[in-house]
Amino acid sequence: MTTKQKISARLRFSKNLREARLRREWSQEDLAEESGLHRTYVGSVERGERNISIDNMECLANAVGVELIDLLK
Amino acid sequence: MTTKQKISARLRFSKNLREARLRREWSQEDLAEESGLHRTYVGSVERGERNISIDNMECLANAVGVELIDLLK
DNA sequence: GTGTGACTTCTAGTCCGTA
DNA sequence: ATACGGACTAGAAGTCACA
Repeated sequence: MTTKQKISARLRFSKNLREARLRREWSQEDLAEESGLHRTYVGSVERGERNISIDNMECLANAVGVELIDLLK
Repeated sequence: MTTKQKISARLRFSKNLREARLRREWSQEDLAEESGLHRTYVGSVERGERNISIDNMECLANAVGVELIDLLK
């Protein structure tokens, strides 16, 4: 089976999330509190290390006040 | 824990995925083979039952020939 | 304030079957 | 062709101590 697993979406998401957070001048800790997720988890997501699920993507998008779609561009 | 978990993105994705698949006149089995995921899993994703990860979202979007963003509208 | 490794818990994801 | 169930394995979720 040719599982040509791509992770470009993951990297785009992580990059855009960090940018959106910095635009708000929030620390990772701020975003963690706002989203209800853990500080170190948010950090690892921003570094593109985590294969995040759609529910948590939506959760972070809501927290940072950006449409989920825009975090994937 | 006030995890006001939203799952609207998940439901949009599942609906759009099914529509995109049917537009191609593919069975779930076809999509499963094309994406490298399991047949029963694709079915449960289309039913909105699964909290799918971003890598597999991208994988399915590629398989069905649609931009990931468009599956979230 | 952020990065990292290690860790446990929980669910994503597979595979078998039946309807 | 699809839904659904049970049992299983891989891997995401979530936390922590320390740098």
